[in-house]
Amino acid sequence: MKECCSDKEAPQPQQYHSKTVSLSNDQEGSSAKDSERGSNSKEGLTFSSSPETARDRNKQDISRPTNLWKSAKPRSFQESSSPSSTSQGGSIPREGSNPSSQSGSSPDGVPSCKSSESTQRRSSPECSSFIDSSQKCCSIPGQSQAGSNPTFSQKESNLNSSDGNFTKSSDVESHKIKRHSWQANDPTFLSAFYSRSTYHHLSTWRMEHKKFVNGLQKVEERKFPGKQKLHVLMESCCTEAGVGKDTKHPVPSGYSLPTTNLVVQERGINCKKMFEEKSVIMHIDMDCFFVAVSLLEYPELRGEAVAVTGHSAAMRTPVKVDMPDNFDRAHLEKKSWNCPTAKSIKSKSRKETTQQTSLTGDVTGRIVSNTTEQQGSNEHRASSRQSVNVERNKGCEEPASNQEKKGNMDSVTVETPAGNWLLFNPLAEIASCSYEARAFGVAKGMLLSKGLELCPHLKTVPYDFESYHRVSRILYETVASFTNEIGAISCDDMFVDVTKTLRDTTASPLEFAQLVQDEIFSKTQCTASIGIASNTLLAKLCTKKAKPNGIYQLEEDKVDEFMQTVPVKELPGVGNATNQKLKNLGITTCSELQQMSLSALQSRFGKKQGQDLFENCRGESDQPIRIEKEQKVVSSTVNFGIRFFEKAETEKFVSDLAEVVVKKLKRTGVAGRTITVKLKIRKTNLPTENQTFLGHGFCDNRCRSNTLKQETDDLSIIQKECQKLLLVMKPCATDIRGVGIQISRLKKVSKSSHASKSLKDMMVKKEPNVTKSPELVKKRSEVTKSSKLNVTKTLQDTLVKKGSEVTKTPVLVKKSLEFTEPSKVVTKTTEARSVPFMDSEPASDMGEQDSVKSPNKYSNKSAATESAAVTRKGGLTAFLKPASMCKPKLDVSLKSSSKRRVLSTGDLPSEYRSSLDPDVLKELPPDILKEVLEEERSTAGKTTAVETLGHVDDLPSFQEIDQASFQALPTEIQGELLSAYRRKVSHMSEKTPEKKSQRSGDFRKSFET
DNA sequence: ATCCTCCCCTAC
DNA sequence: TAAGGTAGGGGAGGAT
Repeated sequence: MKECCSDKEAPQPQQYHSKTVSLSNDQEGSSAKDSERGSNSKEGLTFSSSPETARDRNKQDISRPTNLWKSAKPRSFQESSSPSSTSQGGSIPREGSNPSSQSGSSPDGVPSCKSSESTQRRSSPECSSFIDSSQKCCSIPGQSQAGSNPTFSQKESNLNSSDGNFTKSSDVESHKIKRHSWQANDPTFLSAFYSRSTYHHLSTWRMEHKKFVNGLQKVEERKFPGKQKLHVLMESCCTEAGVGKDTKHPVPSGYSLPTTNLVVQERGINCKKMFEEKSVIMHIDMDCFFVAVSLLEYPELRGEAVAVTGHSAAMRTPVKVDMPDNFDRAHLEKKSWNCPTAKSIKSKSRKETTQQTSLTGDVTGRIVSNTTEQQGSNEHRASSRQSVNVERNKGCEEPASNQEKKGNMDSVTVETPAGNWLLFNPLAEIASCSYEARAFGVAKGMLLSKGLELCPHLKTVPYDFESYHRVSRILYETVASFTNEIGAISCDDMFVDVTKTLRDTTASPLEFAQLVQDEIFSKTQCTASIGIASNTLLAKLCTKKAKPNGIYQLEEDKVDEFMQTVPVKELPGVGNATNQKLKNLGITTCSELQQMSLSALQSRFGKKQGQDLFENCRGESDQPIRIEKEQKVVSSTVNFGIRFFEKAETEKFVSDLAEVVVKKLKRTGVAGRTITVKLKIRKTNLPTENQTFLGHGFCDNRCRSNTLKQETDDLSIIQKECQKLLLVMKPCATDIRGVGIQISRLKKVSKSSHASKSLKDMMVKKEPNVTKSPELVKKRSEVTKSSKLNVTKTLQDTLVKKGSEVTKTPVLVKKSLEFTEPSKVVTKTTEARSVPFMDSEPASDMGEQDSVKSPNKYSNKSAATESAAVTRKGGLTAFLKPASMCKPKLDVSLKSSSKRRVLSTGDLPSEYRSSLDPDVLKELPPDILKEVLEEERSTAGKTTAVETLGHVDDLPSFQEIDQASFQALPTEIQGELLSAYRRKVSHMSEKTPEKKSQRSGDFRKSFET
């Protein structure tokens, strides 16, 4: 989100004139646009329709582009850590997550871990008192624990007064912490916090886009309508006038000229020559993304200085102001605010449009003199201005204490030609602002009061997360219609390797960029800027030059010159700290940085960063566009609103936060080994309350981690570990200002919680009555128990093949769940070597799909999933004799068909027919069928035979294998099986050395025959 | 030499 | 009443 960045992104000189927005003079800007619009507007496919024309074309009818993505609902944590979910173990410590029980006697309940020992060792001397006290107070007020745990009041009285870990009311007073209506101990805190956290949304979307982009590569025979369009355009351009001749798009010097005038064949040769040696990287970045999208709701504010701020600050301008009636009314009518105070303002403003109330005595902010900035387009508003004074609504008034605290920051009144503006929250932060505002020095991160100081006529609009999400998805889809070669950076920002596309379409980079730009605008009504260069570093730097709404291409031979003036702060990896270090060395530009030797840089900045700085300041970078592989960490952090009074509150919060993390883990389809708890502890010798309301202020960071023997996504285990780590850190509850939980060393659990997965699982044919060794049956039943239930009852009823011997009715499934002890399951999950985590289903979308939401849900699974697990685990049973009983089974057979495309039941290869219930398949709509089959295929492709088999001890003897079936397997699967058998042989040999040679001989003999 | 933990920095 | 999250990467220093 570079649009949020800073004032350094203030309007750039015009780079590509037809696309540059006029910043200071609205009149001129519009007339220029008007003339362009008139001459430029064309129908159909054309290169010369710039975003301006597209925008104007669409200005009259700004409709929301269709959302093409499957799940349009933005993710939030609304459902997380609600009071009702505490039965999961979130809020109220229960057996398993209770610090007192965990530190107790159940050795198999707590996964043993060496680093936990070392962690404890490090801080053991101070630890003991904390542990003792924690054992005394593991419950939250008002919740008495079963068993021997004392009640809260008892615990409080038991506390050693010298134990600073448990803050009593006197401590609270001494720390001057006030209970606030909305802070971490509020039960709705987490959900409310996450639903309003901008950065949380950004991060979530980013991961989503990365996933989307990664998924593109995996789709076979994907269609590229955008690329096709480009191809058609190139052909028509070559025979007709062509972009290069378009006088409305003269290319400034320093830019590569589109080669449109060449005939097709020549273009082909030319492009091939151009791009076979070097790559062409594009960086696409939306302009003022938040503002641009928010303004879709407020088109009348386009061209004005606008800032996006928090909800409560935004659109609050009508209070106590003289303002143009029609102007404000439009806003009031448009937005139905959730905030009751805002609603009352709205109704008041209607009632009291003509009432004069003297308010000057209330106004504590400064009055800014008239500006002439808006006299152009706002004249009509001024002429129709009506005196509007709205009495300050009672509901909006703040408690006296708060007013006192903030002093004259309470409100700010600004006088502009458009009226006197009073804002409620001058401390609100500006998340993003338009270029018109940036021209006045307004920047992202600035307080609204400061923004108003710089730009008195600054308008504010609220966040619109849903729209940001929607538009960013459209953006990615649009670019993905041209190519798969996309590197997702953020919701409004991406790299595209266009080398291949240019080669295929014979388009020039500029032509391509123009079409992409137009497509983006026509679909989102928002403008994008594009930088083109030979690597990601340069492309990104070019985008800065292209902004707003332009294209900037850097030729290879201009790189040196280009880099000379680039400030070091703009280099990737140079943030505040590095910039300051460089500043201390007297270095602010790349040309200065180029004077430093590699060794000097490495000695000061470390090996890697030194090397990067050395290369990057010369415009060199080998950073690929797609750096995302597997996700490495999953975390949740809250550093706002954290104010605890008691240790129990801290523990409860950590439990709740663990729940959020676990939901993320499950949604991501991963489990992790290392659990880290991070705390922000307020710095001593500083005022308890910092200036920022409920912010963390100056803090020390502390973290402790623990690595388990095996990956887990089990809530109770993770909660327990977090509580342990909390004990180790021994924080003073009242000093905590931030809490984070991070899970790392991730491993994929299973494909995903995708619906098709469940469908597939439910459709897998029940295992025929094949011979199983008792050990195998036992192991499988353990696997089954440790896997999680994730099935929809009705679907199960519909899809499970009737008459199958392992099918249970939903009622039976439920009953069996009720009798399983979670603690045992935990033990098995962490200990059983043969249990692949892939067998446990991640919760579908934060777990709300779970049909049984209780600790017991981890203890069993439905007949359908059981069947799937058995089939998967027991894949080898397919090769057991007699062959007549054993149709090839899911895993193995699917591998042999992994390259096929299956679209209908009629086309089903025999492998699918044997593993999926054809009756059910027939009933499915084609799209679902396709999804299921593709899911099946991809899952099969990822499961190795060894995983399928579990531990080598589970292997039946090689003689039992049906050789015909074995020979039918793909070579690589045969290889995996054989290697598993080799391991089995050596494993057995270790157990019984005397039989080693004989067994090995047997195996070889069997194999050779 | 390699791994692990803790911590810091960066980007969006 | 403002909503400072999330993931990735790397270095220092200690343990093995």
